[in-house]
Amino acid sequence: MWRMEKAPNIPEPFLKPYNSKESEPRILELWEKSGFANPDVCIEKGVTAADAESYSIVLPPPNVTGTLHMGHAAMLAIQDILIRYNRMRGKKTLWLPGTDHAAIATQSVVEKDLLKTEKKTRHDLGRDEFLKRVEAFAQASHDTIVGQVRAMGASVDWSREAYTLDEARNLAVRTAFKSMYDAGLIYRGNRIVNWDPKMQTTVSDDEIEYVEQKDPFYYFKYGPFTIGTVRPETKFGDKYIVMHPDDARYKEYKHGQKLEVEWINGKITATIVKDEAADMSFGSGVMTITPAHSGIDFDIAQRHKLDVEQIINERGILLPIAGEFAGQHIKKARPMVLEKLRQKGLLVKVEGGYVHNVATNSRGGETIEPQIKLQWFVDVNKKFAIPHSEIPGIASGSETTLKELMRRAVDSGAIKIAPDRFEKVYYNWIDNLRDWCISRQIWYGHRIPVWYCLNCKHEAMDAEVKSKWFIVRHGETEKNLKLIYQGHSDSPLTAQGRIQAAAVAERLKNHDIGLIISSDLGRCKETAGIIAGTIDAEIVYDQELRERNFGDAEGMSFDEAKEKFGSYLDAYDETKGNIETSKRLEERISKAFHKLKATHGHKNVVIVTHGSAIRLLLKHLQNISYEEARVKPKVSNSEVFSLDILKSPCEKCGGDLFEQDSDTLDTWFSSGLWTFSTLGWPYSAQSATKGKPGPENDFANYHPTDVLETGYDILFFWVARMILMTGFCLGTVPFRNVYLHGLVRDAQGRKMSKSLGNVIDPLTMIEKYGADAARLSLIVGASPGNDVKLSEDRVRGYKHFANKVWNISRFVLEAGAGGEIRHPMSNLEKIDKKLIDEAHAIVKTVSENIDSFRLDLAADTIYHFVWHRFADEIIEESKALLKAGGEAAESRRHTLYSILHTCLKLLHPFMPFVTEAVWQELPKKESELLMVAKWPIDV
RNA sequence: GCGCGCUUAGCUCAGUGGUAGAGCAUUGUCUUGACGUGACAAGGGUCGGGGGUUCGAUUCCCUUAGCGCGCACCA
Repeated sequence: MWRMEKAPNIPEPFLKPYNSKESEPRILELWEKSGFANPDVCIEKGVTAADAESYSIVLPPPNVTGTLHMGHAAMLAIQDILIRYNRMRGKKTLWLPGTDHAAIATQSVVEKDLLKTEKKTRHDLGRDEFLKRVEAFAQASHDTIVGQVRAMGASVDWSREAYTLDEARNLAVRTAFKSMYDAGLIYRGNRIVNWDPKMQTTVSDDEIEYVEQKDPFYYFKYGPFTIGTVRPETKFGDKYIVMHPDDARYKEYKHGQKLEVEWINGKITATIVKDEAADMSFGSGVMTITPAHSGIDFDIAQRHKLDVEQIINERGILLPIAGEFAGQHIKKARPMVLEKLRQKGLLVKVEGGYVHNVATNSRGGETIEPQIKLQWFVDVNKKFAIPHSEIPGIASGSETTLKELMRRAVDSGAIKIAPDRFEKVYYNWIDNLRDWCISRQIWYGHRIPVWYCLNCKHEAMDAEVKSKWFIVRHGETEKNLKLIYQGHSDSPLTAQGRIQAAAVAERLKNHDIGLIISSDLGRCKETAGIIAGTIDAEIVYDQELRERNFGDAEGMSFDEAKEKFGSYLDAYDETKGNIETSKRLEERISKAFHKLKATHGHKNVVIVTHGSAIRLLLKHLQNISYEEARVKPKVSNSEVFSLDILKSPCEKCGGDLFEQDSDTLDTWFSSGLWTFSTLGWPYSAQSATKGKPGPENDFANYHPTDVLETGYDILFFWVARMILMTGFCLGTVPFRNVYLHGLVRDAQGRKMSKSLGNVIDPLTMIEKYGADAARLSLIVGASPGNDVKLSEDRVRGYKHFANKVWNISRFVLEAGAGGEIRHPMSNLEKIDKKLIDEAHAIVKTVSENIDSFRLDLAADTIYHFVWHRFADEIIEESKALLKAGGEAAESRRHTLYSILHTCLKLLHPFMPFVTEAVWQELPKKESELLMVAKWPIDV
């Protein structure tokens, strides 16, 4: 029972059991007000010496895809322990927080929600509007995450918070991209990539998850051979028969030999290819290949310079090569193809239950279809001269590769990975690493900083945009609807046309439009007026922007005009009657455009004009033939074409009109820069001065960081890529230590997932048992690199411990030590000296354990000492002594107080809230906040 | 197929070349200057199996089984 009578010397809060819910917000406020998470403040207030050794960690940025889970909580707990411990040891300590835009993951969450709630796709909204939705979602996630990080008691320096997609990080991305491009390590090429037909984007090798699937395995007659496959629907174009050169069964066939075989859509000529990729022991030992849709087959094709033909398009639809099956989705085509082969007598047999691995996108679960596509890659094997290197074994100015850089950073000992078995895993990954595809066809992310000259297609890297010009077709008119030529005649916008115009305005309103220039025909005027209503820019009219003058054809329906004027309407430079030729229109519109650009090129401009006008203008600007322009899709109502006017003109042709690559970068490209892009690279990296305070000097003070702490599951995704990027950009390592923690699982060892309903929410645990308990439950028993099985019981257990700490403190304070630790300890009883020595021995053990990342052992040691030694034995034995009074009691009082002091400090990194709450009640304290008290190592 | 782990008390896990530890759980006792979110005490394991090195192995080596993970392959 709680004794409610007030004992002497007892601060009021101790009259009640420890209440985490009440004290945590209060303590959090104290910390945040103090600003001590910011090392500059610590120096300013004299807590840390200006020349102290630094200690830094950058927080692995949580994805803004929702809320934090227990894995994040573990990460925060571990890092906060390291940070608080080092801060208390007097180091200049920085823990830099941030969040990750997580490109595909975030976009996919928003797309799913959009489809579910509004039945719309991202294309229905358009790039700008869709991005606005994603940003709103990301912002909301960010705010939730920040709240959770704070609730955990994580002493991060919010003043330095970063986002992987903010301006500073964008500059870092562009800078890194350009220098890698200049070094020849980033290239654009047609290679086989992992294509997600649902999300319509490439996916990197590491983002693929193989899912076991059982399917029937079919054997078909292919000429004199029998071939096996799970996917007959991909085999239309198979015209190479691959067999192992040593396969005795087929030695009569020679490499390059041709033979005619009956196949799905009739006879084809097949060629024998001898290649060691064929596995003699698998199936018949003979296979046909589909190079456009299989990595291995593609490699074979490359080796032997074979034809590569696309069979399936980007949406998983069969192409014309499939004959009667063209236009079918592959999933539907399989049974049909099978049936045809059966009817042709080519099906030999079917084996059921063939187990194979199907590649899926780990970010959305859709089956991956390999495709050959023009994409951007990072070449990991290409040699380049590294200007500056601090990595042992790689000399400045020497030739190296990214792979070598990654390997050396670890095998030289510059980076130590704990637990060390992961070093082997890391090398294994490097050995199998292929070029990294970095371009994604999604919208949320860093745009690829490459512009293509409209005129000559030359690439410009990381250019500066002077202004953006948007060329817009007017909204739908009544005559558009009726398919009537308007030309210089006119008709009002339809209701739909007005909606379209308003949608354009919405899309453009964040682009700081300085001027709207419109054709002076009514439909454009009306469109421009609607746009101006939202974006508030001046409108000028220019009659040179008018539509093609269709002369006598005006007012006629398309069919009627075609009958009367036939091919003249479509011709480039021929006319009949008073119809303006396309050539004339092109000359007129382009002349007008260049004139406008000369006057208004410095501001962002919207041009509202007409379908044919836009088409011919683009033909002119893109410097393409009329024939090429004609096959491009027609310009639809309210369609927007955006062009960038660059500050420096094209190196090749001098033009200044460019189009930026529409793709975005793999999210790991920007996360790879995280350890230094957050510390001021590149803008203040050069001028940063070691020893000077302030964020502008962070790069010199805190890079390389001390520890990168994260789950072992993202060793490849992220850790390896940071090593790559830092090695290349800086010639150094991003961190000296990698500490990998295990994954948090449920009590049965299963992964926590929504569908299993076994998710334990950190906030709920904090609410019920306190942040200290939640933290400890993730630390004790969690040995490095091993998964933690978490149950609510465990968390509850540590709540009891928090209360124990509270009560020990209450007892010691009640004993009335007066708040002073006796210095020197010389006049203490012998036994008391021994007790104090014992506590110091514990400090040593705990410090060593933390230094070697054995937080589990450290926590266990303190737990055991505090509860079973200090409380159960030392305090119990002291009771009689204190009662007896005299010198011995006096000496013991000081001893108890001293040990309590030590325990609070030792416990603080692990349980910051209770310990700080107790500290606040101490009658005299060495520092206002325990957070910045001195670690007792030299007490 | 290649590689990496794990197997110790009912559960979750530490640990060490000298015949084993913690937390939780279980059982019993206890209102003693804080704490029943407590204290004291008890029960419970021949450290997966086999072999080797050693005076001695749970700890080192080999082998075997089960479980888990990573990578590659999968026509």
